[in-house]
Amino acid sequence: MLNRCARKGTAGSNPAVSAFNLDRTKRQASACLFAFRGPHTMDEPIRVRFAPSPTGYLHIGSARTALFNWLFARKHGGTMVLRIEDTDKQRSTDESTRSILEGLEWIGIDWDEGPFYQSANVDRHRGAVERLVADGKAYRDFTPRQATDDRTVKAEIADRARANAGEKVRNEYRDLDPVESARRAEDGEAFAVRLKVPEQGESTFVDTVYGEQTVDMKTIEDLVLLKSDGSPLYNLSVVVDDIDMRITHVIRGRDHVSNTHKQILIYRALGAEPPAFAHLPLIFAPDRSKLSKRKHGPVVSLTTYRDRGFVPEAFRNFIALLGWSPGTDEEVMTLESLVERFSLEGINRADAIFNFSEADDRSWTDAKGLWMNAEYLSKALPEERIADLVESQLRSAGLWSDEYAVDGIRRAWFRSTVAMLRARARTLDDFSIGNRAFWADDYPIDPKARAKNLGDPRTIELLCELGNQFSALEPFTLETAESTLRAFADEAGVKAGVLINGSRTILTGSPVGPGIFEVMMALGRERTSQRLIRGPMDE
RNA sequence: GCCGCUAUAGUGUAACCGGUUAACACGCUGCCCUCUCAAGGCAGAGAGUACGGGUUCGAGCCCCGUUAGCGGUACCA
Repeated sequence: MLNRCARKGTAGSNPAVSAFNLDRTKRQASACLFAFRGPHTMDEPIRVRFAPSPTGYLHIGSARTALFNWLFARKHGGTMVLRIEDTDKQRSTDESTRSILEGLEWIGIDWDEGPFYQSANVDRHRGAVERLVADGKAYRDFTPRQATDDRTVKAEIADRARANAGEKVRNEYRDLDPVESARRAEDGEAFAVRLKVPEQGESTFVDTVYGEQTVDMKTIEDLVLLKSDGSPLYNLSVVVDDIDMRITHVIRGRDHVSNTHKQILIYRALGAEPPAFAHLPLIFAPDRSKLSKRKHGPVVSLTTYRDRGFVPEAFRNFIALLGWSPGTDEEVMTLESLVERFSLEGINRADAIFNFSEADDRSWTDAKGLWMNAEYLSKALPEERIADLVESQLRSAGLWSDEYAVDGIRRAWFRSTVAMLRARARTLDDFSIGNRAFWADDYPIDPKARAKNLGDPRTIELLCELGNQFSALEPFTLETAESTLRAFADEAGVKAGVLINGSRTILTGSPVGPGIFEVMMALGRERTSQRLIRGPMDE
């Protein structure tokens, strides 16, 4: 299937091509004779693009495609272009565009040119079609348009193909006399424009990820370039824009591989050299179906992660590992390291599964993603960054105090409390929800913790008394608090653990958390003793 | 139906030119810490590389076939 004879020869000295091909030495396909090698000349810089269609929020798969394009551009000093493919006016919305832009910004992907809106280029697209017709490379098809029902297209395609027994049907207008064709158009007869696909031979290109791709021309029908209402179709628009924007490398989902053959035909018909192509494996849901907004809901949307306390660095790191690996055991990597290590060679060909379970709230999204987030929160990020993230988290939860921002004792307290809490944090929500008791006096008490640790009324009485002792304790330190509690437990004839767990429940409302004396120090003597004296709040 | 792609523990990925008992991480289980834990430490289970042939002294890596999944097959993008 693959052989290695070809690679050194094809890479040549072209920097753009080299960057692309050398990445993939081990998988470089053979058949260099017939494969195009990209349009690059010696000095042509790398230009990539991310081209989402604004029909919804930014999807995990799209975010990954954007990321890979971005990493590739950054690694090779190339240019990243953002193009919004809004030609489908029915489905495109400004809101989606905004949401996509926001998503990219959140995850830290920027672009050097754009955003360009594809709808602004329809004249160019039509112009290209006119040229193709004039050159005899495309023709007018006067067949009346058949209504297509979006729901059943898949089934219809299969049925039609079956009916044709896999044979390509020759369009009756393909060889219509050009004069006759022009006359009928003049007369106002509606027509679509189709590309004249060669009837013989094969279409071949070398995909940087998947290797040589060959298909018989017979399997490609004369594709429509322009609808009968005059609007250009996707494959045409993409090619015209990519030519205009001088895109050198197209990195996108592998659901486009068969489009690639068609697009290359268009490039050639237009007299342009196609760029290099690298297709990415898809991302599936646990049931092995394509991850989709409609079917799987918010779990596929980037904004969900932002809203549920993910750190963008962590999420970016996590999706970078979906279908790509640096080839080493490294997993937690800085952006710089990601850029440095990224290569198309490291892209896997098998589709990746994004694991999550709607049933279990603790694994509402992929466990590894959650783990990655916890890694960033607890260790990978510098203290400064964590402080900023927690600040905005607390602000939106209405728990922020401006005293934390100015130099002084409150700020120091804020920083040390965050440092204590980050070890156990999985999401930013843990700071505002799970650890509310550190920022506010009204916090809920976990019913299970209450039942387990405060079930005995005597415990509550003892804790109240302990609170009194704490209020007079001087100094109030880790050591004195611990010895006081332990001595008090001895006197009362209960195990220290009973008072410790009871304290934690009253002080934080939670059954888990940092060591109790650290918690007490963070809360300070006042709040510690008052909360113990007051006892558990009623809900 | 036709065309194409893919196949390594539950998941994400390793395994240089074929060469020890197929590695790492997540998750899972257990133990320890005993002041809890969703934290930390330690240990463990879990694949013989989809299946069947072939080549070879030797195959997860090469060849052939089968199966399954997926993508495409549209006047959608």
